[in-house]
Amino acid sequence: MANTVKGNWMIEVYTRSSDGVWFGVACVRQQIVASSFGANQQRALGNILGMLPLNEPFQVFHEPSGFAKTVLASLSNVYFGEEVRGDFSLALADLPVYTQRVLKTTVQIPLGYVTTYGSISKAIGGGPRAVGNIMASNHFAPIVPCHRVVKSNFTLGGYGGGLKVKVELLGREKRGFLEPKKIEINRHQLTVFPVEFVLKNLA
DNA sequence: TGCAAACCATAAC
DNA sequence: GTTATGGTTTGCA
Repeated sequence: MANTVKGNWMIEVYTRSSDGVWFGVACVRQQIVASSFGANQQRALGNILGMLPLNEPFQVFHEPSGFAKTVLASLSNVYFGEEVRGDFSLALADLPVYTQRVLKTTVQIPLGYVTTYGSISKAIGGGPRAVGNIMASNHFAPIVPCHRVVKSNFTLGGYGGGLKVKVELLGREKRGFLEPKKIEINRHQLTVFPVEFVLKNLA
């Protein structure tokens, strides 16, 4: 029960802008319930509120708490193509088990690399479309880097925030890697590919 | 290239 | 329970 969101805990919502982009986070007791970003405060906030579970009380705060401040800073870091500092606990416990597996796998895609819907499904079971569906309803963008998941032919696939944004995010994550590599995901291996594989066939 | 069929966890009825 | 829905993939003309 320690991980569940449901209960008597108020969900706290915070927003903050950084270099012209607004970021938002909803959290409960140092756990992230949802995160998002948008061109203005209204969008960022709207995204967040739309993801909150119905019938759960929440409150929007003007000044970020210490924890929220850290999370918001990290969201901004990811957005602008930098490494995330520290890891945050996501409120996954109430989500379907397979959804949890997909999200936990996705967070492990390293900066500078992408993987495919099919690669993820091969690594953890299930099918590519199911993975795509879960990405489409990712409540933790961009901290769960669903923008690093693309189609098997290295075209973009989709993105909740719009494909333009997906390209921008990936464009900032170029690190000059040349070869695919395999990363260990609890007992299974996930193949990841340099983000350049995607960027080069956009022109 | 383009199209059709197989695929698979979820959400919605 | 059952059906509908994709941010897919693969095979084949």
